[in-house]
Amino acid sequence: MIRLVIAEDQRLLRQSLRLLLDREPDLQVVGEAADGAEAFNVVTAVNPDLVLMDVDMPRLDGVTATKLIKGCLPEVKILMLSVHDDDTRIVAAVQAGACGYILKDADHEEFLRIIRGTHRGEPVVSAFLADRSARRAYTSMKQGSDHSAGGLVGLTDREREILARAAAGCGNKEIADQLCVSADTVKTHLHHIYHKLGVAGRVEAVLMFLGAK
Amino acid sequence: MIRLVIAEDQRLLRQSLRLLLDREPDLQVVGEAADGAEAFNVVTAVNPDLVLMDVDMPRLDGVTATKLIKGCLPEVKILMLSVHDDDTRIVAAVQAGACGYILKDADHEEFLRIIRGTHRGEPVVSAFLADRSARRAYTSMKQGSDHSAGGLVGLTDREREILARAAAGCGNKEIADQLCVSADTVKTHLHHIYHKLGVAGRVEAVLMFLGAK
DNA sequence: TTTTCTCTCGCCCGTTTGGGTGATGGAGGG
DNA sequence: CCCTCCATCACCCAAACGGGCGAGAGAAAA
Repeated sequence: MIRLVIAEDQRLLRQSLRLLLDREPDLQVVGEAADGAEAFNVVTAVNPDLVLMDVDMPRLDGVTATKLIKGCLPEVKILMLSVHDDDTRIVAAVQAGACGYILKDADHEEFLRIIRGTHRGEPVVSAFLADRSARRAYTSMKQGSDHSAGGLVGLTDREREILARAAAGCGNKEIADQLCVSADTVKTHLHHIYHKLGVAGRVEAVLMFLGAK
Repeated sequence: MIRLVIAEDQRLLRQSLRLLLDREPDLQVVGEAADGAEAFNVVTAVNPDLVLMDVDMPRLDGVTATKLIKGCLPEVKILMLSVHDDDTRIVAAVQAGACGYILKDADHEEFLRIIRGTHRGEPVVSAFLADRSARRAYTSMKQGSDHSAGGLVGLTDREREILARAAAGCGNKEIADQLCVSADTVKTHLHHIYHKLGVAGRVEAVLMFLGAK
């Protein structure tokens, strides 16, 4: 059973997708989100196997949401949804940790095939390789999955998890509740994070987290 | 006289560029920066006509730095420097407000030609149009320069200016000093910004600023 | 075993931020 | 002239944040 979260701002498409997916016996939609911030909250709450993430969403775009989620839950597979097959944000999303993408005008069978394939760990290619720059991003993705690397080397998993939540706009108390620890613990972790990153405060650390290539 | 700032982390290249540019009678290098954060500080301090911004820099990447700078000083022209002509970050940079780009292996004459052309307001194309997705990004750039639009509609210029500095990691006091106003004024502006954007606090506002498409 | 690392938690204190309210002066439009 | 918008500043108060300190439990490595 594949547990899914749908992050898509267009209500009609989102609900249609839910219908389509819930019809399949091996698929189960366990959450929906209408923007990137909500997607982050829902995904970190229900910890699904796979996320369908629209690239283009209000408040927080799909690429940034992907970064945040992968910072917390590296195991979650994320498939981007996009209208254009040459949407450069798809490449950015892959660099941020997305596993592949689905075109919004894709066929139903193609759609389900990609979801199941991604869940099995198969990389999604198709027209993805048509674009030269995309191919480069793809190959660099296959070897060295250093999504959480970059300027973030030296941080422990726990620290990355906390930084990702801070980058999502959460306050210390909020983070503490989500991780079921005390607010003081969160403060201590952030304290260490600032030292390791060599930054002055919260916003700078968030910048580094989001900008880490 | 074109007043330039060079933002490039490789010291050798940065200083070579300075030599090359200062040799020209109509060009004047008025500042250098070794990373994105420094670039932001230098540019907002000296207010140059044009910025040469490396895409790939530590601490804060060129694309984000471009966003921050354009948020404060929309008039500044920014030329991206990149190694690869299919660097997808160039497209992101253009969407963030960059005027064009120069390849690092470009010819000296080509280099100067692009700088002067950009300063005159000519859009830089060249191999830029080779890529299909890039062309799309380019055309969408020509019409509707909504760099500061997106989720930021409704903010005044002053508010955008302050938000950009907050997004750069500055504290309220720091912002106040930079803009020569009181810290209370900065607080009031941020207060309005939070209301207009419908966010809870600083980090969320910064997210919206950086993510605004 | 001892050391080290990580995560956890608590306390102190001062600074910063956020929220609310109110007020002034200037620019601009009706 | 009046009204609105904008930027500016002030004051209050509660909450959050940052820095520094110490310390225990557990796991892993030396």
